[in-house]
Amino acid sequence: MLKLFKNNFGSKIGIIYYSWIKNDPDGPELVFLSNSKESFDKYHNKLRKKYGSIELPDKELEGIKEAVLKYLEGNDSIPVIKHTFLTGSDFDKHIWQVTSAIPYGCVMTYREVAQKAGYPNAYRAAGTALGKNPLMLIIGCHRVIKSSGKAGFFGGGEKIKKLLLRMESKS
DNA sequence: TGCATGGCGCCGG
DNA sequence: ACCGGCGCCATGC
Repeated sequence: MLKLFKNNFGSKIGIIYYSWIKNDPDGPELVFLSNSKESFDKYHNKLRKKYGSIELPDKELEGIKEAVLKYLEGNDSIPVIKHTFLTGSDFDKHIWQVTSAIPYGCVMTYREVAQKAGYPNAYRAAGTALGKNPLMLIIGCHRVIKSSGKAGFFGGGEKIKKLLLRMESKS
């Protein structure tokens, strides 16, 4: 049995749904965040399978709403928020880590991300791994684009990806 | 355990 | 600008 907490709040890119875990004595850690209710449900169903069952009562994680809303105002990256990965292979985590290191306002291609993670030919798999990114905005997969210069897919919607890139490039 | 399938890509024709 | 083949890793059966 895994015990998490969940909550949500409105933003200009839709309702943001998130969950977190209270990992004493290390303190609270963010587990999932997305503007898609569908991905939220999918993810927690996966956890349900993996852990047998989960508890998911409503409870706010202090500071997260402010951090995300401030980011969406522009001019500022989201401060590092403590998080933990309850899903994902080692490969996935490598890709997520490289992606989370892309600075505000910068972009990398899927190929570059794969390269930097140590898998120079796994650009296709890198895309798949980013598709499973549990922490939208915090792991900036919107900053990963195709070599052709096109935005590529985005779990939160391709329009949102473009909006975020535009917003970041203006500061 | 092993094989088939699929996914937010890349390149060449 | 579009398409098919390729390639890699993870997942499911």
